[in-house]
Amino acid sequence: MVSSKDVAKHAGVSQTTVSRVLNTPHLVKKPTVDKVMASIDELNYIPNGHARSLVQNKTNTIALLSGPLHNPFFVDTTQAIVKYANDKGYRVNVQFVNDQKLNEAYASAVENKVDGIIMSCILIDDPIFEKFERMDLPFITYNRKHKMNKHFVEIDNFEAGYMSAKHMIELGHKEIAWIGGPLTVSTFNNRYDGFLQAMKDYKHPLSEDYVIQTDTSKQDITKAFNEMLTLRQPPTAFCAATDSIAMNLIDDASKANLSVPNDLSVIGIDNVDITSHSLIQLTTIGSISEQNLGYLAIRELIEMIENKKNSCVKITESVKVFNRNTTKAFQ
Amino acid sequence: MVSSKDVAKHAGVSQTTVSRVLNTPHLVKKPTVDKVMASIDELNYIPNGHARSLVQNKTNTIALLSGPLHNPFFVDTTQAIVKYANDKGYRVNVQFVNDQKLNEAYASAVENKVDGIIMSCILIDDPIFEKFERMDLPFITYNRKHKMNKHFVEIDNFEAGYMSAKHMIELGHKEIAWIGGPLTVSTFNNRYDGFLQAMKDYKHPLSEDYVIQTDTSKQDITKAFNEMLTLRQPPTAFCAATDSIAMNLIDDASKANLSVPNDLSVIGIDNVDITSHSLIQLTTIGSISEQNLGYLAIRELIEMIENKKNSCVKITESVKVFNRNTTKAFQ
DNA sequence: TCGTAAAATGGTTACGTATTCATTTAAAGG
DNA sequence: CCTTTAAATGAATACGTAACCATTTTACGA
Repeated sequence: MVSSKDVAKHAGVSQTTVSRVLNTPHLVKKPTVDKVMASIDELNYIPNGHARSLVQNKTNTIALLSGPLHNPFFVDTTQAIVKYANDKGYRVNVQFVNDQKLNEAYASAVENKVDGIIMSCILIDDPIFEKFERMDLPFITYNRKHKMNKHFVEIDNFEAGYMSAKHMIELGHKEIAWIGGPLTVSTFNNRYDGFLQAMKDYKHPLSEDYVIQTDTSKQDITKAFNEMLTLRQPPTAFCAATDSIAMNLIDDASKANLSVPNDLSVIGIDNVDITSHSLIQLTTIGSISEQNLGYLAIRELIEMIENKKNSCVKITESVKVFNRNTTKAFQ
Repeated sequence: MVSSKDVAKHAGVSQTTVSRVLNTPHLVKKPTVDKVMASIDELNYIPNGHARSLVQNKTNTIALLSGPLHNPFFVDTTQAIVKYANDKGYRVNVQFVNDQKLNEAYASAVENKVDGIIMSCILIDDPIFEKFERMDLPFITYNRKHKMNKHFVEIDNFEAGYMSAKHMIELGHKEIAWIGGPLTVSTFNNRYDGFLQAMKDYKHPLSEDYVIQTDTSKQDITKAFNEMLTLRQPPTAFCAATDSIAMNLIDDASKANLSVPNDLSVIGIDNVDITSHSLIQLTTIGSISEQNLGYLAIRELIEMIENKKNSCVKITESVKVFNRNTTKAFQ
């Protein structure tokens, strides 16, 4: 391994000068710079980032703790986050974390001395939030948020759930189902609350049988869907807590020989990129902003890192309905 | 920042002992281990990975140079790669690289002293390949390969292109188009060669107008598609070099009020996960293996890293047709 | 009880860089 | 030509860990 000392010897200067050539060349005479650069080229020298990090306590690395990519929401956000961070000169350590492994991922991030952490996976009540606050480590959550109500970028989840139910009610559906995820997660919790509020405001009856909180796995959603089909009066409209769930439901419907939207209507939330594909055309609720939550969050995080502002980010984007082809008036 | 020295002082032992407690606890007496662990907990000590990497010359980090996630192929592979690597205890530095920025990404990976590099983006003729070989750094390419014909995991691209054309010919199509990517890339090159060979073997005439090599961007594909539509005799069948291109073509067709497969047939290559969704049902050519190329590649890479085998990985997976709903007999 | 081997622990150093401080060299001003 | 100041360079050190070698403590058999 060729080090800056080797370069120094080769160029007949001190290691200090080599370091200066790379970091503050204006403090070095032109001929010296040339000499050193020539040696660097000749020896194929590449500085050791770990040694630098050790002394500078700065790594130019960000940890991304994302959900899995089979959820298209995380496809959009991961792409946006990695691209933006790379453009700004940061490396990104990506991990696809489930809630159980968050602690491990956290330790790994700290051990690696990352400059900041951007993550989706946090529970409303997560005790790890305090750990983050105690560390003097910039971090932000996107999509989900913690009960402390700080350091987050989200959409207006309550309003999204509300609009979702309202949409189905206004289409004349009577049997409206909710397929959500664990209520320990802010997104699911608030979206469901919005859904309930709309049902209440519109005096729409809601049977317990029509509400299922899944663990968001494909199998669990399929199970939930098939259970609903066995009801005496199966739902004609499905409000899915996320586009990912909605797309799974549509797949399940197809396998049960049911046509969407003719036999049943499905609406999602998130407006992920793929839903606008001509083959999908999922009706959904999403942010009015062009930028996805990952982009907004990484922008804020890097701002925090570089300007040391301990600004308390709290961003909630407004939402609207994207009316496409998976919902239809009843009858 | 609390260091192992602080822990040592707090526990009344030497720094060496602290290090031993964490790495080789069987060499330390039980009471001492307990004492040190207590101090570690109390002080919230987390070891500094950079300092460790510096002395051990091992980072437990892998660099992934992937294509962008709006290509669903990279969604599948990125998910598989990151998951497998994490399970094996490696962090993954993800970068979405275009061919121009490969050199930068390479430097960043070396600077960061990663244990290995897994990448998709390499040109047949890429001079960077030699750099990699000169470095004593395990690396592997998936999907694409270099002309040196080493360190790769791919599908049988020639056969895939061949089957693609054969499929359309056997369905009775006369005007068969090829929409591919730059021939400087092994995948596109070999798939196109296979396509040509099938046309030749079946004595099927092929007009130059029916062949376009795009830069695989959405706009460029749309442009190519619309140009084909203006031909005196537009194609009735489109062989797309990738599923990503195929899905874009279908979107374009829809926007041109053309129905797939009624007005035109489209076949892809790769068999990415999403193509089997009931809403998509893309006919495509893909590996006979359950595991995707990313998985196969990361498995090999980690094997190389851990067993120091400089084994020359050369894996070419056989392919088959996945006959779904986007192709149909002519007339 | 002693001697010897094994177990347990500690002192010191290397890893490769940036930084601080000291020194030399060049430039400028009278 | 000498003095003062700025520019350019070098020597020494810190960062936090693992590894190497040395030393102390313990266990065990005679």
